[in-house]
Amino acid sequence: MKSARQVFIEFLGDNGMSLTHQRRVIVESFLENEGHFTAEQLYSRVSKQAPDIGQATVYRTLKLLVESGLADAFDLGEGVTLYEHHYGHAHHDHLVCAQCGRKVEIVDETIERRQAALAEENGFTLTRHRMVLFGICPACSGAAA
Amino acid sequence: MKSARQVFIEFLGDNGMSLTHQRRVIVESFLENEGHFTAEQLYSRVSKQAPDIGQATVYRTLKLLVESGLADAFDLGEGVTLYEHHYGHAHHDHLVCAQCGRKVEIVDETIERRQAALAEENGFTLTRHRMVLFGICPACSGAAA
DNA sequence: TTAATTGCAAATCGTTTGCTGAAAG
DNA sequence: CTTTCAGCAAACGATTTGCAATTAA
Repeated sequence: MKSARQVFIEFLGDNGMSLTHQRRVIVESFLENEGHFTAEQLYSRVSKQAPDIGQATVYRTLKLLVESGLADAFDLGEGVTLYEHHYGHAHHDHLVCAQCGRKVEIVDETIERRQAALAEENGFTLTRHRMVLFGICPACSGAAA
Repeated sequence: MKSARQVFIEFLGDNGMSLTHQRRVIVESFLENEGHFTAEQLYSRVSKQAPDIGQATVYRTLKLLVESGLADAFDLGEGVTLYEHHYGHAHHDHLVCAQCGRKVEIVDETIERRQAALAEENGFTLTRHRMVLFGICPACSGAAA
């Protein structure tokens, strides 16, 4: 399997784009941090290593990361978009603590199958889905609210 | 069962709010139109009947409609929030055509059960969930794209 | 070279808010 | 009367964009 860096570089090449210093820094920062984060968070991490990289560049590169398949964006609703590693990661949905924001990745074959069936029953060709479960995590429900 | 209007009026009363002319117009416009719509769409419908109602008032009233239980808001992602009738309507999720935007309401007991189970397996107390399936509807896939 | 890219600041877009005059109870 | 509203326009926050200067190839 190709390395993530390799994938990104090929993606750039295939699209006549260049590997700039900024993109290198941003991609490295992205690859170093697993987990879920916002564009702002990535920007602030990048800023520490390279203060002159502007946030527009971070946004632009984040888009390239998604297009190249390295990253995945998911909309939590209420204007919050989170990014996570995608390359080499299996599909999953999220369970989010409504109180502390903790995120757990979940997958359920039964649900996936029923989703496909529901779409089909309505004559739709399913292209993608978004499912987020909100609840209170053990830590938050244990602590006296 | 109380009428939707009754519910709204009681909601206002219980919260020391008044039933203004504007609120009356907006609620009526809301009740007349089933289906999914954005805040902007409601505003434009209201504007036709009462041009001097401002959009801030529509936004504010829409929020009251949700709080009172008459309306339900759901986030389609990409910054799109849709509203629909909620009072007297059962829970459902949505199947959306990625091409023409057509929306079909869906429910699946199996999925609902699995969602609860998944939350429980992780020690979470499920409070709500959001599920949207995107696909191509029969009309759109039939027509030569 | 020469097209691609950056940083900056200004522009979006949907939604919210502060303020002041105006209705509701 | 006294409180809650409405309208307006300015404020927002996340993201995008135009542009002139800068780099990659």
